[in-house]
Amino acid sequence: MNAPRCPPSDPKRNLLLAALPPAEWARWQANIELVELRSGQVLCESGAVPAYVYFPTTAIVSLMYMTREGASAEIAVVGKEGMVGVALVMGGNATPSQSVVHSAGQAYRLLAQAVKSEVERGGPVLQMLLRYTQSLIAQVAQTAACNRHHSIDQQFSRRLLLGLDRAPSDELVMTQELLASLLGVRREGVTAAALKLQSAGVIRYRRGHIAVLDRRRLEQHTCECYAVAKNEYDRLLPTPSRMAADLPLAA
Amino acid sequence: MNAPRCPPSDPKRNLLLAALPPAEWARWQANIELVELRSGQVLCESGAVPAYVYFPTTAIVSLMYMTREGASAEIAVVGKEGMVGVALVMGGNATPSQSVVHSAGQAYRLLAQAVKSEVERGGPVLQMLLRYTQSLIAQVAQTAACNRHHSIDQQFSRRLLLGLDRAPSDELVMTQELLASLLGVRREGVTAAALKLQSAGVIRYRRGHIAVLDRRRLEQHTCECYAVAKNEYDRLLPTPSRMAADLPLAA
DNA sequence: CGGTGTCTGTGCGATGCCGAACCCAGGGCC
DNA sequence: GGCCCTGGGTTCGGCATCGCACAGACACCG
Repeated sequence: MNAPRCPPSDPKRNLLLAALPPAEWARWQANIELVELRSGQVLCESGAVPAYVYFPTTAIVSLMYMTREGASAEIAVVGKEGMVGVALVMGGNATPSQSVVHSAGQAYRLLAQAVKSEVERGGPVLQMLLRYTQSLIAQVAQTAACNRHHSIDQQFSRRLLLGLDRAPSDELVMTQELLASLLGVRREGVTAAALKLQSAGVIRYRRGHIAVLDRRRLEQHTCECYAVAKNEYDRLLPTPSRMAADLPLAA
Repeated sequence: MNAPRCPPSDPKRNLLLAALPPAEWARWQANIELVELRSGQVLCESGAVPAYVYFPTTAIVSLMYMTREGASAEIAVVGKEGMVGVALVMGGNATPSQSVVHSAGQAYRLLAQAVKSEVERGGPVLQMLLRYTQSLIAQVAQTAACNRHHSIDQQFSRRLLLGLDRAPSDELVMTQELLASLLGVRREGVTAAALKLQSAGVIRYRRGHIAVLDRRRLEQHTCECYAVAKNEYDRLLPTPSRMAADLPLAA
């Protein structure tokens, strides 16, 4: 849509970093580091203690659960609105979920130790990270309810919207195969859902590229789960959300 | 099994309260209050700001999500191992989930304001509450994966174990109708699952009372979701768990 | 320019769960 | 003792999703 007014590598393209108070930001700036994330890269294995916390800007990361039988399920999506590694904030360090990059791009990262000392310090930074974590809980809980009650069609639409909110453009780079593993369903189910949306003129896709043509109609096709989780994020983190809307973050 | 060595109304029957350091406990003691919770009682509506945080001892509470169409899904269970109202700890106050008592009993409660000042104070209490919250996230995430991939039979077994861990005896007081609304499935599905377990001699039930005869075999019938979530709790909160195992908490 | 692998479309049968309806029996209440 | 209500068992058709197998099609690469 509109070209970003900040350079592609501006840390403030991550909404949490952008919302840091100036004093705190000055402290972080020295420790923060830009990294390029490849598609498929695993940021943290299930049960492992991550070395870094990641603040994506253009990359998109999935928090995944795997079952014993090898089936997978995405429990949350993290992009420019969030961070990967809340377990370090919460004090548990590890978590049973696995964090995987599914959309290549950039992220800023901070050493785990730096985050922990920031948490011990308390104050506005801790408050923000906790509020983000609460919004993440809401997203996970909504996923649980959605998995139980809604159709593949609805969940497919929901997942497109989640991706769209975190993607730099209207085009998502993901195959139906990938979407199936995220939703935890068969690829054929995704194909069927995609066909319906395409023939309705809502999306258009070919070989791993999905263009969203009519976002509003996409929102009509999905269940309320998308809106509930998004509203909760907006309620908890009003500042970054306002920034996302328009003003690209005066430095 | 073994009669509790502490009186029924001892606050230390809640494992989080029991794990409080003495200094912190002294501070809480003045503000904490014992309440009787009725079955069906709603502790906090979806989106509302709760007046209290609850630490159940014998009561058991469900965190529920409702869909627009009226379907329900339990996203987590809270009993003597936890607390109701983590949103106050996280700073968001409200949450989209609704907390409902499904097993009458006692709980201790603390005014929201008291909890918030405790959170601001930081230190070991905050750390413990955050760790509990992390274990809650794990439970919710596991529920999402379980909802996606596992059969009603497995989920039914899992839910019995979750109840059993929080119940004072080997008998759960819940109808199949209630279980169905918690699992978000039809009652007939629960009936079928219960029949199988009963004919296998694992449980015995009649009119709203379910006796677990063979816990070990019940664990074999369920998916790994139960163990993963429980291990995560034990890892994050080793002290109360050790207490739950044996020593009934010297005051 | 042809080969190869990835991505997408399709067609089965099998199955697990849903939706609705109905019946039976236990147990509390009058 | 008889009533009613709640909890539990059963049935049947229907739909969504699964599991598998295969065919076309585009894209990249040599």
